[in-house]
Amino acid sequence: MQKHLSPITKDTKALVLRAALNLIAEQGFHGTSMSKVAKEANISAATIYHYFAGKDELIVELYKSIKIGLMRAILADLNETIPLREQMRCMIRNVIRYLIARPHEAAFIEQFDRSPYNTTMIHEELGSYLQRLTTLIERASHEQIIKNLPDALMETFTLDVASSIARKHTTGALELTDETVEQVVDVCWDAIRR
Amino acid sequence: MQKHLSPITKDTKALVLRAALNLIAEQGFHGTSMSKVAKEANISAATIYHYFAGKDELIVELYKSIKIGLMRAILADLNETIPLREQMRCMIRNVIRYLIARPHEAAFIEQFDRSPYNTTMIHEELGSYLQRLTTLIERASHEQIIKNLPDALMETFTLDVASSIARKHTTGALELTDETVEQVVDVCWDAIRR
Amino acid sequence: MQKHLSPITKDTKALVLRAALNLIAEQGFHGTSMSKVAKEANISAATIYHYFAGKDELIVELYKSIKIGLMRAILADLNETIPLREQMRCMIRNVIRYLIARPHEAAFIEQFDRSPYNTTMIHEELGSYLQRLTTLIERASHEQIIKNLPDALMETFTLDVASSIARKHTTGALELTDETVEQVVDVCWDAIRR
Amino acid sequence: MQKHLSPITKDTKALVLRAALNLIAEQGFHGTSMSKVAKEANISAATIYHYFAGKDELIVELYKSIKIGLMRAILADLNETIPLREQMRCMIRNVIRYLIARPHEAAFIEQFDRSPYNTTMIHEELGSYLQRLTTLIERASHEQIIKNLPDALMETFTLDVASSIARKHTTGALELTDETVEQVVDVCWDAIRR
DNA sequence: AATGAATGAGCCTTCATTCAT
DNA sequence: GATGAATGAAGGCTCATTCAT
Repeated sequence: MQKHLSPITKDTKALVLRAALNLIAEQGFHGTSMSKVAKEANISAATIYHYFAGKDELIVELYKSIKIGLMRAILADLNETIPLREQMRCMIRNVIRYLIARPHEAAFIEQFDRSPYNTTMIHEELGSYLQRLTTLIERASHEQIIKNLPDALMETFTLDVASSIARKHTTGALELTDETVEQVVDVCWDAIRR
Repeated sequence: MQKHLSPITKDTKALVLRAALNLIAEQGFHGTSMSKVAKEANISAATIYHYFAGKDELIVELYKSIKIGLMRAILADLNETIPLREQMRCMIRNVIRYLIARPHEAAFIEQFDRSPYNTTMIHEELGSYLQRLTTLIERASHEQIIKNLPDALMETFTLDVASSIARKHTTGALELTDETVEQVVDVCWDAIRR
Repeated sequence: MQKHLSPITKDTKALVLRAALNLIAEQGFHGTSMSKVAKEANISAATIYHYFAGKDELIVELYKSIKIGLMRAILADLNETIPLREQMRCMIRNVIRYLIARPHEAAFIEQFDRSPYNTTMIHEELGSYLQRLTTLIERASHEQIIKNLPDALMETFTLDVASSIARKHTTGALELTDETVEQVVDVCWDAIRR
Repeated sequence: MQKHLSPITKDTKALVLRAALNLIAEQGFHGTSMSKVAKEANISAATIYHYFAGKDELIVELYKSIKIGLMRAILADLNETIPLREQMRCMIRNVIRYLIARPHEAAFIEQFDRSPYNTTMIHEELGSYLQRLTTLIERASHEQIIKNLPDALMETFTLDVASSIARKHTTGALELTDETVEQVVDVCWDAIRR
């Protein structure tokens, strides 16, 4: 039951997740305490524990929600009628655009993946979201449109490269316009295409 | 300088750096306290402060030393008599091999680069080590051997990709033999070559 | 009063008292929080505050109810027609049996009596229940059946000894059958009899 | 190495133990926080953790030291040349006197024994101190000087009764002079003697 | 009568750091 | 050069309690 009468629906849990995201993206896990998150969300620190069992759970849940959002965005406009080659390029474009538009999400993912929070277990839970992606890649690989590479390498040349680019864009080391994004897509594509 | 008197050189400072590296690589900044570093190095926590002004300085100095080692390794066997194209491929090969052989260094670099410790300032100090690398790339670009891409992008498709691959190798997500490393070099090369 | 309408009388207040008793007996005051009590009673923590002004009141009320139950049990089958000596022994037997049969009550009383919750005030309120007991003892003392000892000492050799025995029985340090209980009664009786 | 030059040797660890003892005796486990202990000992709370791994360890160590002190006191002046009967009475007298003289120790032991801190394990560690006591009792039992009772019951009529009496004395419910103490010894002795 | 949400205060513990020795 | 002792500050978390619904 949402609180009615209020135009601004105050979903405390979402508020906490957002606050944590912003802080971690900018100050890292190390620099983000529960009390800072609470302050950023304008609530008491104790309130966070109504929604999350602890800091770890908060962070893992945040990661999952972000990763799911990313997966959805990648697959969102994947028109299955267009050629496989175009679908692949579209996918790469989507990842880059999505992460560039959401620097905090991008920064958070990068930190999480390289931290001790990252466990195989967590990724297994997200497995179902990867299914369509994997299928797409396998088809492309089978139809000899792309090189026959291990999944992990495919991830490197799509997700990780996009992530790296988004980071460099955010820090100002790399300027990106619509055209240069397309150029980056070309580079990625050259890497994996046959 | 006691190095010449003791057969077992007990360089406390190096001991501390190594301990910090191992711990941060495995437990992250968040999970690595000064006292843990001290315990890992078998010394008192107070002793660390004889060599480093504080935690931040320790970490930054560690980063610099690792990054310098990496740069040196990349350029170490760059024979200037071989064709430029081969020099480029050799460089890529070197990065991947170096990071795969040193998972802790790789993990540390990845974490540091994505953390608030990372400042433009620090990288400027390392600038001189990048010089030769940049020159090489500029020559290749000028001679139309590789695409004309911003430096940042070149970094993505060399250092960052190698880093990503090393990480996947360490976590077990990607098996790598001498042959598959060469395959990866090909993929990287396809990305940037003209 | 809904007791007559519902076959299963759901007396929330009693539920809370029972939950608190079990938890405190097993985990101590220190380990028993209001939220744990609520969870054990399958209600919301806030609900407890409908029945008790606070934690202290809950605990004190619990103590009183248990102590009253104990007193009643002691005096329940005290047949005034039998010899005073037998009445005294019966009393001792009752205490031991009662506490052995209710390890949680026994444990709670022991903890409460030795905690800062224990105030002279509380015992004064229970005074009326002690009346008959005291009278019995005074008569026995006057008739030279038992030694002339201060009330406090009498308590030690009846209530406290029984309590100690019940605890040792519960922890497994002391096996007790109907016969050995009688043996214990003998020991207690030897202590106070003239 | 003790700090020399200072007439008042400041043994921080002992200071902490004493502070914890006083507070727990008066305010219970529940009411005794580490910061209170620190304040009572006039040190920082963090300092406690140099000497104890945590609150539990502090409490258990405190218990052991107190219990050992008690055992030693009981056996201290047990002259083996006097009759066994007198040795037994002496022992009882010692316990009562020791606990009466140290109300905090007495209160602490009572609370600990009835709390979840109390584990069989802890008592096993103290087992060696009980040896001589048990031997004494067994001899008395074998020589038919006392009743043949389980060890647990013997404990009840010596340690626990003394404890109960000390508590009642401390709360003012029972006045005790040298003579009445002897009277109490008589009562205890009547309980166990044959 | 019952509760989900919320919180200020406090708890146990760890941290990075200092300093006398 | 090295360290044991000490600490203020902060960390994550739980507590007893309130209140609108």
